[in-house]
Amino acid sequence: MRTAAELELGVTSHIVLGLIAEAGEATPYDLKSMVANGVGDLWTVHHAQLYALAARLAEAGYLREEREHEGRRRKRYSLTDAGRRALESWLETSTDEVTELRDHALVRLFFGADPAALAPAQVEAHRRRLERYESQLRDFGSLMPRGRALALKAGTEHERVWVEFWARLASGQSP
Amino acid sequence: MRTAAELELGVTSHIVLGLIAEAGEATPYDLKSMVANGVGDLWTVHHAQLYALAARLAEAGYLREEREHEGRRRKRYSLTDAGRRALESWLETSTDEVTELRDHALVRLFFGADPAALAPAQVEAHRRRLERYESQLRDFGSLMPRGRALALKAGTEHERVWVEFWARLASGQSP
DNA sequence: TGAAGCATGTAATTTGTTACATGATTGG
DNA sequence: CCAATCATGTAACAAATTACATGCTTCA
Repeated sequence: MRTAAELELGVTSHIVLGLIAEAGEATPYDLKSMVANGVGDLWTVHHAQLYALAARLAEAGYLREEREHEGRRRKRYSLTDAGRRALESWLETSTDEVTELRDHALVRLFFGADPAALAPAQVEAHRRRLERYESQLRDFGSLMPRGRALALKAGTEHERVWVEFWARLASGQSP
Repeated sequence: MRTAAELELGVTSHIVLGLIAEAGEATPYDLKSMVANGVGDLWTVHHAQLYALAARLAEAGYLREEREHEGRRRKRYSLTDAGRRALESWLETSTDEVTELRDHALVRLFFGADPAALAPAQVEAHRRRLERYESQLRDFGSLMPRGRALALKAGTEHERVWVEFWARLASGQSP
């Protein structure tokens, strides 16, 4: 068994730690719903990943694993001290990493795809997402933790840029 | 050997096809430089991946593989008809996929990190990148293919949003 | 009561990442 | 000519994605 110090944790692992910290304890399935609930918009985590990841984190000493007694005897996970420390130190460290756009439609554009062919679906999709973010923010913004609201705020701003970008292309305007 | 029709190609594969289409032919190492030259900002592709990927695409019939005769006898790849068709049909199809932000600093924020701790490095990093994009656009914008310029344009707009976002947080302003 | 669908999970496969290694070139 | 650096590549490992299962509810 690897000790906690040896295993380098990626973003996804920290997401799991973060979610469990909030919930107190959770089964992988719970995690799945929690992801769907918010972070999922920021960073995709497939549900199948969560089982493996939680097991790995437990093995490495970041999570405590216990089996339920009723029903399916599912595994519930909670943070160990090491887990809490790992999460906290992650939250405290700054990063100058800058993520690439990683946008499917934009890569196509890059390689010469016709903007007019891509734009309508993109405008549509981004507009929808923008609306979702805005309404979440409007309806629950004041209730959610600040970080969450900030992330949503960032989300809306980027979506607005996308909508404008593709809308311009849809209407045949230059850059 | 799998036939071309069976293998589902991801974005990274299409990037390889796109780059080879431009160059006519290329070794995996050439691809590496080409990636560094532009798409890399949009979508990371590690150089180690390129060897495996090119081999896989050749095996699947999308690329023709021939060995150089001099020196290291490296493998050079060029598009087959199937490869060209795959690339073209990819370029022609629209997508309503909307990529998540996938931003390291933002996930931290989401989980409660202190904005003031993250903001300075982020402002710095995004500002640098913004400047790079802007100067590329200014200096070569009119020379590059339209799609490339558009991608850069999108990049600068997003970077601007990031800079403003983090700058506000750095100065302690609310959302 | 049985069909639909959500809850819950495992396994296989594919991709991406890191680490390492060696050959070639070149400025000092 | 030698140390540094770039070119070139392979192998091992970790993570993500897809596919497939099966149990549990629920409501027609």
